[in-house]
Amino acid sequence: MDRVKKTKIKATPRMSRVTIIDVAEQAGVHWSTVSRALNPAKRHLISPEMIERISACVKRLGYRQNAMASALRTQKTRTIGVIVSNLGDPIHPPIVRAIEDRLGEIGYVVFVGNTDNDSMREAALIDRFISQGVDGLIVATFKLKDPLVDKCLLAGVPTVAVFRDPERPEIPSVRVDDAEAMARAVRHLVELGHRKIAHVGGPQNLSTGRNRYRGFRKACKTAFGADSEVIAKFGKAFTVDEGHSACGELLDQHRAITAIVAGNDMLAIGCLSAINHRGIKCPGDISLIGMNDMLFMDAVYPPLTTMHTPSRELGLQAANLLIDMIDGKKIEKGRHILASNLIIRSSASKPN
Amino acid sequence: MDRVKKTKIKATPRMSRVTIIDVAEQAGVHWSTVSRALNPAKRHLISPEMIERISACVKRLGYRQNAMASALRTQKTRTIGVIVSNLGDPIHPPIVRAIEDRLGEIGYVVFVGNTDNDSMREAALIDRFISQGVDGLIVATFKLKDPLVDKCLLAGVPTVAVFRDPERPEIPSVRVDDAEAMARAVRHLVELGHRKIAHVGGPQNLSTGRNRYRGFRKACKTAFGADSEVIAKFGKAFTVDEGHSACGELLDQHRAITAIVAGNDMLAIGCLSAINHRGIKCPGDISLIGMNDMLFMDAVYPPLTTMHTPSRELGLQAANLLIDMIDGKKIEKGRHILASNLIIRSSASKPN
DNA sequence: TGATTTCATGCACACGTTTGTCAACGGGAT
DNA sequence: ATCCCGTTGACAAACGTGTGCATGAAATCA
Repeated sequence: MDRVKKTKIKATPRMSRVTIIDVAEQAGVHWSTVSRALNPAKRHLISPEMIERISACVKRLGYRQNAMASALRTQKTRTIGVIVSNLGDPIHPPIVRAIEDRLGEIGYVVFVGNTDNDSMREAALIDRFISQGVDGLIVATFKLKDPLVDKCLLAGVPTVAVFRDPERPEIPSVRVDDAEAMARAVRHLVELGHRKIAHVGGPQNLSTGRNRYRGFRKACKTAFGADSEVIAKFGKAFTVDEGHSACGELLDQHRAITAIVAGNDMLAIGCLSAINHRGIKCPGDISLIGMNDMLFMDAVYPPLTTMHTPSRELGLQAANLLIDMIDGKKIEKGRHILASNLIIRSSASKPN
Repeated sequence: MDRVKKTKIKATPRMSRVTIIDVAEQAGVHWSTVSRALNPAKRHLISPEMIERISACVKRLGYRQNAMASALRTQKTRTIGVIVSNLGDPIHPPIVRAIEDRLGEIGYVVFVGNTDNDSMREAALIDRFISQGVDGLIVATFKLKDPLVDKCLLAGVPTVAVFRDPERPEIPSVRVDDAEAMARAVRHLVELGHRKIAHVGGPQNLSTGRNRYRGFRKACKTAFGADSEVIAKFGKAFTVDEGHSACGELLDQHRAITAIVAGNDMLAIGCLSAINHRGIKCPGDISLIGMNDMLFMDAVYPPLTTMHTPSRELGLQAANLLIDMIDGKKIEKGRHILASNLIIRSSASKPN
């Protein structure tokens, strides 16, 4: 009734939804009591029968806490932001899914945004998320030494990098051992008998692109000697198209190669298309290994031998890390590196 | 300084970020002036040079509007919620992506949540989104006549159904013409010469599952006569596994069939696996048509003939519809139905 | 029974905005 | 000089919660 009196006239047509004051009125108590009864952390201050009564009113009126008001008061939104380059890239959905699962089970709700690897867009997105008051950020788009990390740091928002690692010690990251993954792929090919192995890689300003290339390079040097030639082409992005054209150039310029290690499965699919396009055979004429083991890589032709990335686990660990940061627990600020293992299918075989 | 005085002691260590009051102080004006200067709709009330001065202070201090406070005041969060069954299902990411693109360009930010088709989880998610004060909801998980629609209606949250249609006149939906898509697939097979065609469908309590089956059924009746037998098996979900087992049963029980129309590509991939598993050939022994044309369906073996679903367009139209609803424009409350067209690849050929 | 502790609840302020209302000011017309 | 009007800027009241502190009642103890 307090509220009703205060409105200028009764003209205000009760547009607002039911508030804590309404249920207090129903229950015949002060709303602060309702607030406490509804807050698990303060519930112990209230008598059980009162809690019961209030709960009944809550249910009857269909009361829902106003998260904005609560957030304004507590400075916590129970909201986190997830930033990916492109949800349409099959590597991301499982990560986002895992994050949402983990965070959802403790009452968080997640924003997602795409950047298309555009720094402007990424900066704007971070700003918007911070403005929304997210309690934390999980970012899969940081470039190496990305200055955007500062924006998060400056705002004091707990941030963890996932998948791509900006390699900035101020924030933790969760990723796969990219270099070792590529090295493993190379070793597999070497074991099969290949001696001319090329790399179709991704952008070198990304940890994924760079580390994978480095792993490839190192494994080649180890296998073929320090002054052996390292054959590689880089796409401007991890896309099928870029894989197709990079592989095309490779095939034209180096006729002797018998195997390709692609920087990821998208590039690998592009390689496959370039290979087919030229009428040569995989794995007959040329072997191919991808990375990530995206969905359906077992159904393509030929079924793709690839390095499996535990994407769900990436998301899970990133989420757990973030939760700990938000809760103020001391956490390992370093690199959290997961293993990627070889999935042998049919796209890589002995050279003929 | 007002604020400083009011804090109990100066003990409060400036934990809060920079507020509108700080910039007002810097600019030497009242904060209401700052608010207006920053609000495009009210900016005309302020002199250009003042706007300039204020903007400078904003930039200098790195002020970011507190969305919670703003939302609390205006009852608008510029936030919308998107609900899907499973982001891991390749049909969803493009839809979500399109929604985020469209809404993002006008300053909205989107929540996403997964339900795994669990009504409890879905209800909880809707509650949580509403509690967060979303300005609108785009839901891809409604079942036929889903009572959860009422929850949204009751809360007065603009809601549009996408992909799956609850077929409730109170809310608009945008989807593909599922029945016609299946019919088109059947006609294609009939034209190729098939006479024994079966359906591997999805759950019949979903518009997608039911309409596709109906379209299949009707087309068969049209082609083979009203009292021809309609052969169909239904999976409990649109998954590869369900497709595999349903197709297995089909193959065991009906040896004469020469073609299968799957309810979607996931089921189709499952069918493919069941077919391969039995050592029969696709399309040699049995033709297969999927639906949706998910990513990589051109790279599987055999390249899948399928009905293309314009998923991006689905998301775009849903977003546009929602924007109009939020803006209070009168909109078409009915069904918005997009066409799905046949993509001919290699999994369907003449029967031998 | 009176003093003291414990417990449940009420009070009021603060969180950071937006916005209706109004005062102040300056210029132009009479 | 007076009056009026238009332009700017200031004020204060919400929006719905959380929470430290005060209060009152009941319970405990001497």
